[in-house]
Amino acid sequence: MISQYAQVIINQPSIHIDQYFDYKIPTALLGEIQEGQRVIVPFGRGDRTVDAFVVGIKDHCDIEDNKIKEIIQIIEEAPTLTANQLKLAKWIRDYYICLHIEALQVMIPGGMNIVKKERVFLNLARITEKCIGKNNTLESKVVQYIQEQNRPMDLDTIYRTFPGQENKRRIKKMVRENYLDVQEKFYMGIREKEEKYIMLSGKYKSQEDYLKEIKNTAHKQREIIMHLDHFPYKLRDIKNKLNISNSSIESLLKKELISITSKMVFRNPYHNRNFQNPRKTLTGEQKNIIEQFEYLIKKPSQKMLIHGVTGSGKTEIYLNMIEKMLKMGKQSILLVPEISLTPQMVERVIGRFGEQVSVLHSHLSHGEKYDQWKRIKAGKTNIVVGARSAIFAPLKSLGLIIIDEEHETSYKSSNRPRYHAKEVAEKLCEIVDCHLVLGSATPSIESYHSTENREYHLLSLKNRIDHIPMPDITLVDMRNELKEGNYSILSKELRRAIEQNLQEKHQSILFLNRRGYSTFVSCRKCGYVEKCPKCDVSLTYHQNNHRLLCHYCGYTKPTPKICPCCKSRKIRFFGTGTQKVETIIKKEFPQARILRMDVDTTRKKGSHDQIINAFKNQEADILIGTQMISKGLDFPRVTLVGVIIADTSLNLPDFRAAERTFQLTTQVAGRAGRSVLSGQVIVQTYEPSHYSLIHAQQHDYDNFYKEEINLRREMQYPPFKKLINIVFTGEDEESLIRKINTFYLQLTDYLREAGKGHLINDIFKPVPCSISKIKNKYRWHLIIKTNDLLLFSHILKKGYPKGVEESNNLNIAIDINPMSII
DNA sequence: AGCACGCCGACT
DNA sequence: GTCGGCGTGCTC
Repeated sequence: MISQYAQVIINQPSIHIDQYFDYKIPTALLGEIQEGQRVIVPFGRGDRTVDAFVVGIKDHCDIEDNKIKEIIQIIEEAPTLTANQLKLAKWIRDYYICLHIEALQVMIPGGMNIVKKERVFLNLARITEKCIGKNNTLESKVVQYIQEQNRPMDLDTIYRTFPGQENKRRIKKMVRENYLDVQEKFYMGIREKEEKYIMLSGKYKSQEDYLKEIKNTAHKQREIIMHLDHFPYKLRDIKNKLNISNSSIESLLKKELISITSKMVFRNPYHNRNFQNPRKTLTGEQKNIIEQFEYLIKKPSQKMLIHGVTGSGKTEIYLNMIEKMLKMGKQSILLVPEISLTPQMVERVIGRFGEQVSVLHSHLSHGEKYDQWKRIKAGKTNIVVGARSAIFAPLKSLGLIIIDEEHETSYKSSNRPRYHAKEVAEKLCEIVDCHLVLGSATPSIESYHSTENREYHLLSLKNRIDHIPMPDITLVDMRNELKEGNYSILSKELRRAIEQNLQEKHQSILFLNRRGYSTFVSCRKCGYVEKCPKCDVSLTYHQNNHRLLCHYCGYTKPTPKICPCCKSRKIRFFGTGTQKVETIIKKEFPQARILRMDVDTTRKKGSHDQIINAFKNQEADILIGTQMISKGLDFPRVTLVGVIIADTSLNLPDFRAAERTFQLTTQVAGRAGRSVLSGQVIVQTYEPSHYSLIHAQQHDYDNFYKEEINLRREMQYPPFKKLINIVFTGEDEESLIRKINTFYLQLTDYLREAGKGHLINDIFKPVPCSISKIKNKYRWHLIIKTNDLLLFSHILKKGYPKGVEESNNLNIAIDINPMSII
């Protein structure tokens, strides 16, 4: 009999144990252990039990026989992860430089982690023998406490009852010396939800016969029986209705008069919602794209980019593609930027495919997520709609991944692993041989570039549905307004347009990428600016509570009436946020009904939908909002979109600033004139000649792209070179600077020694981040701009440079292909 | 990370 | 001689 060994990854996120550990598969489990399963193994000197992922199985292992241990137990029969997912996890680990366990953990929904419960029992024989429990020591108190509770206690509860390091150590010692026995139990953090049902046991035929067995004084029991029947009712309903306790139920059970059964329930976030989305006739352009799609997917693993102007019917194309896949017996994943911002997409997919659709996103509870995941895993779903992490949905025969609004930054994770769903999707397509479709009205420069080098097929939709014309976009030079003595945030033109729209009873959207009232507060006399004491940003004035607020850490303080610096009364508010826009619009158009949508008005659950629905039902004339109103929303009666200041995103110190501005302007303009009513867009700016605005005005992606790609080539920014952003954060700025400089020097030294000296110029010297402090933590970064991403990630992965490690007061974030370098 | 081991000083 | 505090190093 040959032995088999399992390669496992211990579920403990630490760099020191980020490696494979080999365990012998015990004879009892031979043939049972599979890749992707979670198991329990003894680990470390004390053989403490931990859970681990089996990532490989082999017949031989190089570890000495006396060192090797055996797997204790399997947690779940069915492997949690598939072989393909394990492959993908390895790629994520290497590409994004994270721990192997982090790459595995990101593939399963939160709440599915394994929890270890340690139940404590008193070993009374040993306790009396050694006379513990008599004196007033901690040991005796613990014994007394457990005795008083009169039930097995969780070790954790005992630690919490007797807090402190010292106590913990002594309790551990009691366990080690067998005064306390510990029974370990592993279980999943989330369980299937069960609903209990109650019915008559079937012992008798008529209710009277049942009642004969119950004393006349047991009113509650009699009442219960009278409400029951020979088919099941929900126990919870009966309990609530009759206001009964468990004891009456228990006595009835004892007499075998009732029976209780339980049924697994599926926590469906979309239950009793009925969406309808009948199939639409395709336009010529749409048909053409579907035909190209059908042709292309005959070949292995094709990648396509649909560049379709806003309102050109990309969703209908996605639905058709998914349908084609279903006919071929293949499943699809449809990624959307953020479910809560694109409820219409989910409705349309469910409306078309109904029960076959699963929805996965971060607003689901752990239980809901787990149920959706299980349904997908069981093969009950053929379509998964979801945000970024839905790319890891465990579909068995994946044929197509669609990424809608592929340029959106929310596809990039800001936690480890800092993956981008598009890059993961590309890798996944390679692994499972499926197809990838990206869609956007404003494709990212990188994606569009890959259509030029034929990596992606470009599919274009140049016209809106029903040939609704693109809205007219006017750029208003706010410098002229100033010259003409108009100091208002509204230009004459925008004011006139709003007024006219109000008269015609059409709706308007006003967009501004800043929340709050004023963006900074300053003294006109001495120039003092109110800044956050914990962050390197100015405080925003909020009108509702008349306080200053930090948008990064939430710090807040009352607005000063006199300057804290020079004691003058010349404190003034500068800059404009959505609150100020709201106030001004209210003043200038008192008859208008106004809604405001930003982080401050959508904090409550459901308020998001509420605002959108109110506006859709024409309960308001004007919607004022930030980014969150710019995407995916379809309001047919909106004919005017006003951008209060387009320059906000333009002046960010980031190489993607122009791209962002073009995207944002185009997307927000796309909210106008989506029906027979034609639309008008007014963009206010201090820089009307900027190419991103000019091309947005002319709905001219191609020329924007040409101009932008030339700049990128000139500056050697992505896609021409890849970026790595390494951010050091910590409370002690001095040691932070010292460490990042050491890091830099070691990197350059390493390159020199490895004969790669010419790559030293790829590394920029460490500098403070644009926002140099957040929440009292200083931030410095080091940027690598290179053609040799693999070499650098290899160096960084090997833990090089050594000596600079994360600690309590130093955090190192390595971001491969960052979305922003601010 | 979490734990045992081992060295050292303090104290019964 | 024993206890426990903390630095070191290993975990299949």
